[in-house]
Amino acid sequence: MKLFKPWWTARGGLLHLTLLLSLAGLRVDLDLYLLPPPASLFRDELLARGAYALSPFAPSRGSRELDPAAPLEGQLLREVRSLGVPFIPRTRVDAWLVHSVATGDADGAHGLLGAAASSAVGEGGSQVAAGGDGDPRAARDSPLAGAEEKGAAEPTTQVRDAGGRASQENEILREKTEAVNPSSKQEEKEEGVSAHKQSRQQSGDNENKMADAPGWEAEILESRNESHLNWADTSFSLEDFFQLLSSQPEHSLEGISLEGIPPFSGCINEEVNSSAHYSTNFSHAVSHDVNLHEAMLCPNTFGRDPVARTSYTQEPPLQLYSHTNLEQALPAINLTGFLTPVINQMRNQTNQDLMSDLDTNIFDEINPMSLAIGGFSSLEVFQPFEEPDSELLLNSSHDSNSITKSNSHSINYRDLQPFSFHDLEGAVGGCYTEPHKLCHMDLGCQHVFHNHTYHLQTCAPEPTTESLTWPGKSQKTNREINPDRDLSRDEQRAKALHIPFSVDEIVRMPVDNFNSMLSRYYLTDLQISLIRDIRRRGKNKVAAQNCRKRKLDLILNLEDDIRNLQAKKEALNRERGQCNKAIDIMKQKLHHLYYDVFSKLRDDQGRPVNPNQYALQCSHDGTVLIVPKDLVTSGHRKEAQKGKRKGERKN
DNA sequence: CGCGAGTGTCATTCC
DNA sequence: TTGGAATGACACTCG
Repeated sequence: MKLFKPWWTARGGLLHLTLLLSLAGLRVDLDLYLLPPPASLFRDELLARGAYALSPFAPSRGSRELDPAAPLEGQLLREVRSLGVPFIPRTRVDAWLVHSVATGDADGAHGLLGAAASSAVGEGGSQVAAGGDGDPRAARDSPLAGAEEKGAAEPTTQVRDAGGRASQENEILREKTEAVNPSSKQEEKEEGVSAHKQSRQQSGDNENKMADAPGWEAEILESRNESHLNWADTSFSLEDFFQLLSSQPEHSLEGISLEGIPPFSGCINEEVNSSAHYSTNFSHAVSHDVNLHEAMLCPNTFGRDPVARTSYTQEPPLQLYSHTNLEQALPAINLTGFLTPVINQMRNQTNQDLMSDLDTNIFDEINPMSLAIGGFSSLEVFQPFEEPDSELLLNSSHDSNSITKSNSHSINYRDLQPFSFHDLEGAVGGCYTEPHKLCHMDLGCQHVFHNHTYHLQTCAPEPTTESLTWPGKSQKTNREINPDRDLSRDEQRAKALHIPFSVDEIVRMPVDNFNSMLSRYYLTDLQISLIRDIRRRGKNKVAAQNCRKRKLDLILNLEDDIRNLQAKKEALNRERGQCNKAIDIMKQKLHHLYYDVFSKLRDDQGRPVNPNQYALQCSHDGTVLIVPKDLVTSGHRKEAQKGKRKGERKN
């Protein structure tokens, strides 16, 4: 297997890798589409057009996987896997095989999916196979491309061979898969296995032989002028493809013309599209020997590598259709995380210089794209696709050698929260929250890249159902079991059920946005119930905190009041003491004045008046009379008696 | 080990 | 009717 010039495009959250492969003497245009799900918008469309879900985690809502036991599908699956499609077995990417068979007609509608394929492919890939004018902007205007701008499209794997029994082939495959007859299925299975063995043996031989044919690539170019098997007008089914795969002689490409295959287009600069540049660039493509894996791991270093760089100085830089708008640009895609397993797998499988032609421009694109994600390290961004949790949750049909485990990093989980409910009833397949989708909510985009409380510890085991049991008395046990101590219980539950929103978001979101959010995503009843519980508990938690704060404030205020009243009481007591002292002083003064007055009084005979026998009495007109005390006391008694009588009369 | 403060949660009431 | 605030009660954690 030879890998020719690959290139990346990225647009509207869609990551598109176009590979030109030669496989067992056949040219295969392989378009890999990676998207951050939710891909729900296009799942139905793809389903309606017969696309196959390659992802083992996506067999929901009517989609189905390719049946490895079915001869054609199994073979197809194995072949695609053998091509190094890394995300099929291990990740939650909702990988789709749009098994289009390119007719090569110039109108861009071709393949098993017909026009759907071309539209689903969007830019770049469809044009490569279609022999279009090479203008990527044309494909960008396709229906799906337009929808991709909205941020929802299917990660699509498209394998093209030549020919055009598209929908027919599709129907055949579908019927075979959906056949209920176990015996016939078993026969198909056996046939498929044997056929596969044959094809693998043959293709392996072919690969080895191709490796021994250094001038082989040039023959591709030369064969452009031959038309024994013209991509443009040859009907070529998928079965034909695999038949060829298992039977093509070593130099079968002599019989294959590349005529009708458009020049590399889409993301390559316009000048490349000219026929003159076509062969030149193609030659360049096959002559490069680039270790993509290392380059991916150290893109900057690679970019400075003069040896590697010189090969590409003639190449126009690849055009990256990345949007500067963060709402649309690659929210959850990491080229490094994605490509690393690709390279590893290709290395493992071929031991050839499969990656002999990889443009450094790829890496030039990757970094800005990773940067465009806005603070995510590239490895972090893709981490959810391979997080350990998924392995626990998913009944993996993993190929043991399919993927090299990528580095584990703690990630900002919120924006990349896996949306795969494969492990739940009514699972909807691998989906990822679209940050830009969230941006459409009133929350605003500022929430998207916030740091949130999902501190994933990659070695942390997935919360089991035990940890999903309600807290209460098992709380302590859960804490001991679960090393994810940073996560609250609700966060752990949300993580376990792959709730695509953060707890904080769920709690703080206005009720209208909350309801619209629930209706906008495919959520199971369990998830909705959990989300509502999380919201209720979160609200109540805040309410309890406020309540306690108020209570505390109330207590503090009461304590202040007590202190103030005590201080006021003390002040009043002091004031009363001062008043009593003043009264005593006044009494003393009055006493002294009284005796002073009597000492100066004389009776008719000139003798001093005895104050013990007489008293001073003030009349109403202000005159002062000297009255004997007996009269004063009797007068007081009479007045008192009068007062008593008056009171008795009133009663 | 007991205690108290702090916290989360549930049930209930009220708006 | 629904969402949510308020709050008492209970259980749990932690120092």
